[in-house]
Amino acid sequence: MPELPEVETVLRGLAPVMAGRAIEWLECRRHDLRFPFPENFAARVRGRRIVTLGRRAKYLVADLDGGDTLLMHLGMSGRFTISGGEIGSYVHSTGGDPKHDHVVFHMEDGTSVTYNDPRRFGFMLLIPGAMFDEHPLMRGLGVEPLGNGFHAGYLAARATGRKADLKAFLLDQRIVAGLGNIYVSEALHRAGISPHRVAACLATAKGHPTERCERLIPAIRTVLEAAIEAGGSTLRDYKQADGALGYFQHQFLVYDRAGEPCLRDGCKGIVRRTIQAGRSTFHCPSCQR
DNA sequence: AACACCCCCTGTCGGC
DNA sequence: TGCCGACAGGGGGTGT
Repeated sequence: MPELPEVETVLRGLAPVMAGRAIEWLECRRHDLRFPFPENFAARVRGRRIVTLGRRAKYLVADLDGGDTLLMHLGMSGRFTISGGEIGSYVHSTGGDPKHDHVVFHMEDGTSVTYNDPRRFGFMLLIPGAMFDEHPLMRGLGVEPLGNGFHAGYLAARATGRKADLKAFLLDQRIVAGLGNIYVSEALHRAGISPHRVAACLATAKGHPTERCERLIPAIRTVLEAAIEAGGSTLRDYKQADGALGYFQHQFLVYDRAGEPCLRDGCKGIVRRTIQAGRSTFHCPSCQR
């Protein structure tokens, strides 16, 4: 379930049991996910305290005492479940087949946090202290879409001369870090811009923001904020209905709505599904220009 | 540099 | 009922 709002939701769920707490021991049940786990992963994490738990783009970032940083990515299907302890008794994530429970953090207070990931596109890495910003996965990341660095001037400057579709441009984590397939479609719909335009349409010949660009910024911000507010989106997980599941999927205006009416007030368009960069795009040809 | 593809992996769903 | 292809929230790697 992981674009920025989902990762942010996971972060907020995990912080109460992990931030400031020591990992008594780590149970690692296979040698790799998308990448091999760090060498001696369990031994290197055992007994370390998580000084801060944060998020960068779609990554969870756990700073451990002693300087190392544990970087975690959920891929497409990664999930955390809290169990045991006071909080675990009422906070749950989506669960999932136990055969895909790959990592368990046993916290000092008896709580355990289990990472489940059927497709194994997620990963965990340990980055030595002080190397974090220079790490190849972090170095090229673009600005946070909810941060101060994300504004029309920035986006226009990056879009200047770019011939890629707007959809692909916004999915590129080197430009904006955290958007994914759902929220790009939703944001472009809210801004009334076609995903098939070239990215350069965000900038004038002189590199200044166009009116479209000015509209896109708040559309991205508001859709992400609304999604975080709703606890993210939960797809294909309806079985385990419990308080921790997001419900933003009920507010989708275009995503996964091919053939259905556009939900913009007064628009009579029908949502279309197209393929861009090998992935589904949903948009309304009538009100997105 | 920028872009277009392909790939990783498992599960689910619709059509035949 | 069973089989098979298409598709699913991500992103790294390669070749042009």
